[in-house]
Amino acid sequence: MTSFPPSSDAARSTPAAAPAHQGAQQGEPQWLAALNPPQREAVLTTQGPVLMLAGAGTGKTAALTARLANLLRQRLAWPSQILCVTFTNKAAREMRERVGALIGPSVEGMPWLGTFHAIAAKMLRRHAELVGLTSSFSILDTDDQMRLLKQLIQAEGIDDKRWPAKQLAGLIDRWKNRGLTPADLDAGENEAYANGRGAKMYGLYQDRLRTINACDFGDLLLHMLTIFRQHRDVLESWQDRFRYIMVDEYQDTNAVQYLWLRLLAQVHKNICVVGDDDQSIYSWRGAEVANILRFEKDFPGAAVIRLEQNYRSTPHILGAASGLIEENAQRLGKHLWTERDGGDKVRVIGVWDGPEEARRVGEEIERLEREGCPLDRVAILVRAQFQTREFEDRFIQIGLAYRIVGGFRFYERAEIRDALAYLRLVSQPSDDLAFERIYNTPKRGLGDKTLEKLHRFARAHQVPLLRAAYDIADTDELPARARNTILALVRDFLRWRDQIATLTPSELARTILDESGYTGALQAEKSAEANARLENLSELVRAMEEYETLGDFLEHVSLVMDNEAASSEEKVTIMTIHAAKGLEFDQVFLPGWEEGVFPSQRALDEGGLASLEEERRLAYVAITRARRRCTILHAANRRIYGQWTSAIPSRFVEELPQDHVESETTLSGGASMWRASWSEASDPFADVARNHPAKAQSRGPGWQRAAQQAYDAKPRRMAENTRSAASFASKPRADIAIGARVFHDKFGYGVVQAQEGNKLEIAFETAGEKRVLDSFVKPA
DNA sequence: GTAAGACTAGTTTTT
DNA sequence: CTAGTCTTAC
Repeated sequence: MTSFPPSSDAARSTPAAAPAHQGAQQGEPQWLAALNPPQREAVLTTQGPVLMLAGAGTGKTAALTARLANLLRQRLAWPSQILCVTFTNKAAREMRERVGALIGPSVEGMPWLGTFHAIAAKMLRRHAELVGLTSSFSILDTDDQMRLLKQLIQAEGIDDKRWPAKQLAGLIDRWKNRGLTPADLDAGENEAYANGRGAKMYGLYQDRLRTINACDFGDLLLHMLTIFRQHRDVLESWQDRFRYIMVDEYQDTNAVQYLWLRLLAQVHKNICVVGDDDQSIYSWRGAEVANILRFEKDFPGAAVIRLEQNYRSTPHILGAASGLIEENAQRLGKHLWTERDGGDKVRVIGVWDGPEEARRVGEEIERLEREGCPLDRVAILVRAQFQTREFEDRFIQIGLAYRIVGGFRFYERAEIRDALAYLRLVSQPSDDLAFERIYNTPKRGLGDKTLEKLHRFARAHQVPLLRAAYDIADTDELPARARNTILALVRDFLRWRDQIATLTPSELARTILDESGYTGALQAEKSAEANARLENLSELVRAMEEYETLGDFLEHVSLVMDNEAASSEEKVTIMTIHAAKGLEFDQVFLPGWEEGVFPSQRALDEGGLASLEEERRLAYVAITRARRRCTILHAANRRIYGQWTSAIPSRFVEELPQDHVESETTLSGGASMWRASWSEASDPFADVARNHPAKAQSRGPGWQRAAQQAYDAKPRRMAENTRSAASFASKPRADIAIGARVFHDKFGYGVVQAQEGNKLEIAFETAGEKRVLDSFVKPA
């Protein structure tokens, strides 16, 4: 455990990873010998329940992987008899790779290593008919789900302004996470939507899903749970199969996942869960820390193993993080320690405002770069997505390479969804949502009127829309033109459906995209955006080449395919703390540690103490991502929703143990000034805008203005320095206009899309759309 | 059937 | 402030 290659802690190789298969004959394999005592115990305690409490950076993945490898090596079970669940595809993939490195290709035969959802889907395909589906059911994404709910809400005559689909979707999701079917809802839950129509809407939604032979994500687990409960024989066969069960990130399991696991583990009781209550940051999406807290009660006699030796961070980073998390009451308690010594204290920097914060971080990173630190070892971790903007703006100005993680995933793009809708409909003609999505995409001149008639016809005859489209052509319901268009479309589908057997999935996709006119329409557009879409589509077709059947592919795309933009270029990573869980970086910057931002106001308002503790765990996760140095920043002024607001440093800043922290402020008066001037509740100017350009002309009584000016005397110079370059010279350059081709040192050639003052929006040929200052480009 | 204008909400996110 | 959705007018 001495080498620290970049990026992810799961990617950090065990010392044993390289010379793996030295064989059982010569005694212990090296990968086992290299573990520390508790890790080793976790690996060798194969029988009975095991709770592994693994603090941040303690080699949890190494232990889990070794455990899996050991089970196989000892022949305690066949690969197909081990259930190994993770939350994300990434974690599953890494586990598979690492076990593969340890024991060779027999992992290939581990069919039950995967995410909860992927595994549940695989099971559900075998038993679909028990919940009224067929094994080719579609898996809906949130977009489909929302459209379906909107239709139902409208049909029920509910005011969707007052009771938005989004809210109902949220409720249904929460119910499913808790393992509740429509019949299980009590009066209180029922009241939660549209004055007591919650259960009814939930029921209607489930009915509708069944008729279009579809599932949402929550159903995958809930349906399996229902099946387990209602069909003993099915449950028993699965219980019997899984001799060993392993669960990663157990603190993130929700109620259904918990119940599902508990049922499955009932027979062999060889369940090993790994988690860290201090890193539970997903309660808002149904995770229940209680699951890990009560594991010993659920599985009496469980071995509890604590991994506390940290291999990632310096003592100061660890000390700061530990001190902070100790403020939480609800925890099992762990004491992280490290053999490393030295290293810098955690820095806390106070700045005037958001732009200065970004500027400061930019400077620090440029310095690191000069010192030879690769940019991909540097990360900026934020509480909320909106904070990324400030950094993006600044980094564009100074030409610092960055990447923002999060946002749209590959399969969330419109063109990919359209393509998938075609494929779904081919494979599953009753998928009405897919039909609605594509029946007029590309434009065929079919509108709402036609769709409405189709719907009416379909309902009257109890058939799916595609079938209705076919049948309606025999009637005079539609005008000749629409009738012909729609008949042609249905014929296309019939033809494509015949080709499923003869073409490979990717050939079929190409054919469909071609013959439907989809690619044609995009080619006709000739815009940069259309080109990007075409490119995405070819990528999709390329990705499909790996799959044998269309069904395989569709399963993967909805459950497994994620969009890790594997850019080899060295870039600073900007992402949310949530997204950073499980990763590590040499240098970590944590901006925005202000009351209201972090901890977030909303968490404070809505969830009380429990939420505050979760925010604190989030802070703990953030700090423990750092290997070498961690820099926390807070600004005195921040613009939120266009309003300048003054802010006081986060309570978390004060909770950091002093011995592990060094403070610095760019405001005059030193660190003490912060407390003196901002944290007093009685500060008469607490809500007065302080000397910011945006509010230079303060109103209010004269005495207040005078006092404010006195107060402002020193910070003013700061504030002027920190104004972004953009606000000085904002005259547009005469030699550049919209449509002009320009050259940028970092991004290369591009075409100007928009010009606003001295800011340009440019579609670069390779780098995509960016906002840049005109002083950084020259006409090409 | 599309385009511009009004309106509104506005943490964290995986599957 | 701003992006995304919904409405309304051609």
